[in-house]
Amino acid sequence: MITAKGADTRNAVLERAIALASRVGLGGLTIGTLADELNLSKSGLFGHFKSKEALQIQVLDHAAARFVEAVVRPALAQARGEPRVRSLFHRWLDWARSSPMPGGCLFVAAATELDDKEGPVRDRLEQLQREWLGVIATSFRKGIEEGHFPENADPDQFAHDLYGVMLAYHHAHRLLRDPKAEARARHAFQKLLPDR
Amino acid sequence: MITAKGADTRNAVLERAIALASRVGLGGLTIGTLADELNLSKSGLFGHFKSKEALQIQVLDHAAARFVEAVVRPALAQARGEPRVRSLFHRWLDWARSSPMPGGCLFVAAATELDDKEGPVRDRLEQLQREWLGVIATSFRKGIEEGHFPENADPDQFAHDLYGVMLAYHHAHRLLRDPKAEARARHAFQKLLPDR
DNA sequence: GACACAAACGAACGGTCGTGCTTTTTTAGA
DNA sequence: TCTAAAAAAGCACGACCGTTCGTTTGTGTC
Repeated sequence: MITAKGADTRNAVLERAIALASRVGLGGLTIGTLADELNLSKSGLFGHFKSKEALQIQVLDHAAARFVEAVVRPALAQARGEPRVRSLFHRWLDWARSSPMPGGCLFVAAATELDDKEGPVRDRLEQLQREWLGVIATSFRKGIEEGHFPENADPDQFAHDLYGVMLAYHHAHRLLRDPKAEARARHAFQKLLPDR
Repeated sequence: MITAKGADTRNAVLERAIALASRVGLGGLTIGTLADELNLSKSGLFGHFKSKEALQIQVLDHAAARFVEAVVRPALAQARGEPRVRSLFHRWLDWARSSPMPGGCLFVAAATELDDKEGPVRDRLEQLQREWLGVIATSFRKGIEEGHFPENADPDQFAHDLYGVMLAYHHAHRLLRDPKAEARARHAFQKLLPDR
C-alpha cells in the first residue's frame, strides 16, 4: 500500500531539511530539530529514512532536482551559446538567494564540509558537482560551435573559472556582507566571457 | 608566576587544533578528540582555555599568525608591484597544501561554516578575512603606482577575483580531486593579471 | 625544606545526538 | 464497515558533547 500522505510528509521534511542544512550544513542537520520544526516526533520522522546518512543523501538529491528546475531547465529556453551561458550564470546567482536557501547555496556549504570525509554522502555530492560543471562546459562548448566564443577556448577551464566567480560571490555576500558582492560577481563574469 | 610549560602545551594544542579544524571545521573541533591526540585529559586541556569559544578564536588567531609568516612576510621580500602580487598568490596556494593543514585551508572551511552564525568567532574570522583582502588590494594598488597594472584597474575587484581563483582551486582540488586543479588556478591567475 | 601556584588529572553533571523497540493512530481499499 | 498496512508517537538506550569540581603532581621562590 502506497499512501499519498507518506510521500507528502517525506517531501515536506526534505524541503525543510534543505533550508536548515543551508544554514547549519549537512552534518549540522539534526533529526530532533527537524522534527520539532515540522511538529513531528523524532521517531516518526526517522521512520521515513532508515538512517541519517540516507536522509542527507536524499536532501542532496532533492536540492539537485530543485536546482535543475530553477536554473538548468529555464536556461534551456534561451538560445544556445552565449545567451544560454549568461542565463545559467544569472539564475545560478538567484538560486543562492532564493527563499528555500536562507543560508546560501547548500552545495557550497556541503562542498567544504564534506571534502575531507569519506562515504556515500561525499560521493553523491562529488558526482552532482561534476554533472553541474559538465553542464556549464557543454553549454560553453556549444557557444564555441555557434561562433560566440573563440575556437581555442577551454570549456572545462571556463566552467572551473565560473565556479570561482560564484564562490567569491558567496564569500563576499555571506561572510563579509559586502553590498557590492553581486556587482563584483557580474563584473567578474563579464571579464570571463571571452570576446570572439 | 608564568611557566614555560604552560605556554608550550597551549601552543601544541593550538597547532593540533589547526590541523584538526582544517578537516572537521571549527565547530567539529572536539575537546575530547583534541585531548586524546595530545595524550591530555579533557579537563587538563580545557583549563588552558576558559571555553570552547575562546579556543576557537585562539585557533583562528594562531592560524592567522602562521599565515602571515608563511605567506605575507616572505612576499614582502619581493619587489613591490607585480612580483609581490605573484608571490602572494603562489605562496597562498602552497599554504593550502602545507603540512599543518591536512584538510585544506582552515579559513576556507571556516568561512562557509560560520557565515550564517552570529557571535565573536564569526566576527573574528570576518575581520581576518577583511585584513587579508586588504593586503591583496594594497599590493595590487602599489602595482598600479609602479606602472605594472593599468591606472583604471580596481584593486578591490582584483582582490575579490583572486579570492575566487583560490576558492575554485580549493573546490577542484579537495572535493573533485582534480589533478589539473593547480594548473587551472595558475592559468586563471595569469588571465586575472591585467596587461599594462 | 616550606610555601604558593600552575598544570594536569579523574569522575561526574546535564544535555543532545542517532537509533532501536513497542504501541497507538491514521489511512486506503475490499 | 471492516481490515491490513502505513504513519506517527512514546520511550529508552548508549555514546559523546562542553563544562565543573575536587584532588594530585610538578615547579619555581623565599
